[in-house]
Amino acid sequence: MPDEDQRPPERARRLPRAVRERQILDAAVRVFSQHGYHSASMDEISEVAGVSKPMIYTYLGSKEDLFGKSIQREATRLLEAIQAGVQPDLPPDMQLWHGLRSFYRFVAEYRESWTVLHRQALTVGGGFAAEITAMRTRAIELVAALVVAAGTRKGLGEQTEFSGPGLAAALVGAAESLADWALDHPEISDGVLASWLMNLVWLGFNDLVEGQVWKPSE
Amino acid sequence: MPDEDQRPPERARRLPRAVRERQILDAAVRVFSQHGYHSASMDEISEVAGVSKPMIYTYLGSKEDLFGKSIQREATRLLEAIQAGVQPDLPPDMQLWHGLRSFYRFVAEYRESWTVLHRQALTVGGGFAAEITAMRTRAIELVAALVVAAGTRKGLGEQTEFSGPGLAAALVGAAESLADWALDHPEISDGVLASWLMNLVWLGFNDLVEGQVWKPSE
DNA sequence: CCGTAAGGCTACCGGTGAGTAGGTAGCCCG
DNA sequence: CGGGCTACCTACTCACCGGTAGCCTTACGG
Repeated sequence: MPDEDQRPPERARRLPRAVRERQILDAAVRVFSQHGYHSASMDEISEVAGVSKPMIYTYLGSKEDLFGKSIQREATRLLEAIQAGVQPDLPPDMQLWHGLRSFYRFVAEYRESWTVLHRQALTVGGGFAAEITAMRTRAIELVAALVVAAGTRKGLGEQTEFSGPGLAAALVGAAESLADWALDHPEISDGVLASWLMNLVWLGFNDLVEGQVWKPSE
Repeated sequence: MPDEDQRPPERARRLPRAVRERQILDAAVRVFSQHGYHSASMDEISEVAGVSKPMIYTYLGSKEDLFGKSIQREATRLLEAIQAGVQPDLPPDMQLWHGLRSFYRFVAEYRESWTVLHRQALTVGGGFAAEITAMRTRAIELVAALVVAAGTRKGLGEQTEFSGPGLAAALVGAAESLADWALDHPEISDGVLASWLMNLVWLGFNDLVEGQVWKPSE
């Protein structure tokens, strides 16, 4: 029985607003992550979303609004994914370990979310860059707290309070960079990635705490 | 000497082409580093350079050309600055140490060069992103070579050849992230920054080589 | 002092893409 | 069955900005 009911473009489905908004946001994240904010056009987003352009404006507002809402949704996802994996009553190294694993699991699963957060969000002048930077700063401070906690545990409070923030910034950067690297090496599991970082950084940090230092020879 | 005439708008200086090109490139790097590629307008660049827009087109070509030449000049500067500080016959850790110091010295001195290379160059779809990524990959491979060299020196060739590239990616990311952090903390010297990284990463790596590993407790 | 080339400018064009006006089609309820 | 509301679209406007045509101005060699 062939399709007697002709429906030329398969459109006119009249979905509820919430569904459309999700579709539009999905499309926006995908297109923004591929082309970046400026090169992404509302026309392409509307096409990918399977929706006409005015819909985007009536539902989500201007291009900047849309980008902001995309960022916000993905950032929330990332934060929730990490928080879901971490238990705050564990020792610092175990917290870091679990946080890292959750992070790498998230990046592998939501590549586009990660791309748009990490690479594209900074390219828009104005509030978003600030917002993202603030979020990253919070992450660094969190890690710094772990580092300082581990340091004071071992009685080296003052030293780690001086270098802690810098070390935390370095560690976060290392984690991000390794995440990018891992995108091209999907065969490496999140556990391996996290353990690499732990071994690199945490062992070195432990040595530091125990008074061992590297210094230029001669 | 009666040429004490009035020169109303201070213009019409008729400088040689090479000088103008330098002025334009300087202005381009500054504007690109502030606004990014897309948001930067040729009008603003021409204004900052103290030159009219057609000059840019006759001397340096299109906007994309201009961006490419800016990137190229700054990349060359960075590479030369690092190569000037490194001696290839030293042991791996000392090479890394000197490379890092040169890098942080460069970033402190040429903030805008660093910004445009690190943050903005990726935002242009096409050849530049590839070029920059390639350059970064070269840096990672260089570091990976150092890491593997240090590993085989101690008889751990196979292990480091597996994890070396990932570790190098992490280390490069850590260095970059710490560079960004250092922009907000100019009181920290390049020596301190480099030694933080060396202590974090190199000590940890040493431990690894010597068979010590971190692993999740319980 | 004239020719010519190089330095330099003002004033415009045209494409692109964000944002909108105004209309149509399906659904619900009296 | 009709009024009205919501989902949804086509087709447009308009500003901005990359790029250029064409002209003026100074330096200098002969």
